[in-house]
Amino acid sequence: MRSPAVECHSQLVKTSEDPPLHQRLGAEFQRRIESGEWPEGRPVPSESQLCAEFGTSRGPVRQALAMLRHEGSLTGGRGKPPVARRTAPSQPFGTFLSFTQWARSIGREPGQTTVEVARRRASPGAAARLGLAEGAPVVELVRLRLLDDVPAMLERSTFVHEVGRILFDFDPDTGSVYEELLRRDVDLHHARHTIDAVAAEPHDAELLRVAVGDPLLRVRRLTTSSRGVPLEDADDRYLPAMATFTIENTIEGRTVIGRYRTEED
Amino acid sequence: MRSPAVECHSQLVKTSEDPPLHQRLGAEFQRRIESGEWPEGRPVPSESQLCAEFGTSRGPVRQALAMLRHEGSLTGGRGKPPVARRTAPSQPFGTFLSFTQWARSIGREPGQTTVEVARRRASPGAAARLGLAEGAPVVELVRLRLLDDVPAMLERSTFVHEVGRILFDFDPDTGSVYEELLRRDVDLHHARHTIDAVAAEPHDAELLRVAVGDPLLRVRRLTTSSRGVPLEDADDRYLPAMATFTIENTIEGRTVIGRYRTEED
DNA sequence: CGTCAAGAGGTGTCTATACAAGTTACCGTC
DNA sequence: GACGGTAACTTGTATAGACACCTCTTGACG
Repeated sequence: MRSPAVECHSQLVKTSEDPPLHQRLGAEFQRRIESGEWPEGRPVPSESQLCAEFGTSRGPVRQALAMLRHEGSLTGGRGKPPVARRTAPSQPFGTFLSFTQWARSIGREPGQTTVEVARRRASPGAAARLGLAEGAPVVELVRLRLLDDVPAMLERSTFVHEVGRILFDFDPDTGSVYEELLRRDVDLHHARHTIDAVAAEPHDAELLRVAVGDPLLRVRRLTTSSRGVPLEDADDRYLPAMATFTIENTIEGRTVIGRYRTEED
Repeated sequence: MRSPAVECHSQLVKTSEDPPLHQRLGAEFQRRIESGEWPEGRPVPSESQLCAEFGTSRGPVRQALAMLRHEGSLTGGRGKPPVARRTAPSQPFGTFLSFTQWARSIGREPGQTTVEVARRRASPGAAARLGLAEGAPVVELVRLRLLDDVPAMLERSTFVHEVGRILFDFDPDTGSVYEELLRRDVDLHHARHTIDAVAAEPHDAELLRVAVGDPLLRVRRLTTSSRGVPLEDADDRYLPAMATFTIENTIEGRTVIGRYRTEED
């Protein structure tokens, strides 16, 4: 079994044997676009040229190109050689989920002061969204999130007990809860964010240092496991002057999202 | 030429000859998932069964399945037969862009009263976003949008003159501006939406029938052509009680977006 | 000098085959 | 009855070839 290698053609990547060919090709092509080796707006080598360069058949090459095309890094069509296009990448899951990762990604220093972390019985609304019986034990975490030491967002999270109990072993003032949960192999996989606007309630106003009734950007978030089991129900209220959300979409169906610091006018 | 048909194998779809096979298969598979013919959570027929049913090779079948997998309607992996999963589909470009299409898609009757449509010189901000010289001629459209005859959103759009002049041939009270622009072959291709919250100004408050200072959900939109030329700069202000935006994302990078009517609590 | 036709080269689509790698079910053994 | 191994089936990956359709260039012709 397992004749150790073929070790002939294929000239560039082929570091180990592990990742499948079309993935290696995709990564290599993406590198070439991002590095400018394939300049933006200029046609990239044809499929047959790429086949020749890497010593493969058309299948893997087309699979890799299709991946990039789906991400919007390549355009082109029948008869026309594909053209490279640098695009603002969608914020990856972690950055979009984690305030800490987001703040760092825009070059700001995240901070937080924990208002409370408590084990209590689920409120009717949270219980319904989390799929729990009313009154089931949950862990609630309320934190004021800071951007360069300025209040930016008030976060109210409700975790199912199995996940929330991890928080008692962890000081929520020191860093990212999400990174800690992922380190503990919690299966955070899917999140649904619902965005609207609310008026600041007295408690919000006091912590965010605004007047009662001032508009806040609210993001309610339901985070679930890969099997669809709800793990967290959150209500984040942002100062509109500190953060905005963006959605970009095209007629072809590509969609990218991002969260950005509000640019001063 | 054009030997009229082959009319042998392939039993179900095959209406005409126009759309390519893998697209027909993809549409058929999607229909089966949405109709419940392939129940959610249950494994769907194997690739070889599908090949036999439609009399094709594995290529098109796999291409169709890959499409659905990318949209999140199918899960599965090596060795495991794929499993159907109904998901809230991402709103297509048109529905996300057009208030009229959106309203119809949620079963409400859209309406509008045009506050003004005017040709004037671009304001500094709009000129900068549209890439025009300050003072260049533009067309401004202000409409109050209704959902079942109730005010829901105040729309302020600024169109570059070349696009905006179409509006003078068209009564914005009668229907969708976007559908009209698309009919006129305007190349609306890409849109960037920036979401935040603002307090209602006196003019907003009067038209939307709320108090001055009440929170509104603001969506600023820059629509561009497929070559990146800005065509429209808009500022939509929603009553938070009437609409919310949702973003769903997963750790694998899939993202879908939607705009929904706020559910009553 | 403009216009149309032919050709070369490109991608899109489809078929057929082969093997690798994972999952599941079954069956014999202990 | 529990355990382990095998066999069948599934999807993932890759190759090779064929043809349709589109684009762009080139060259001949008017």
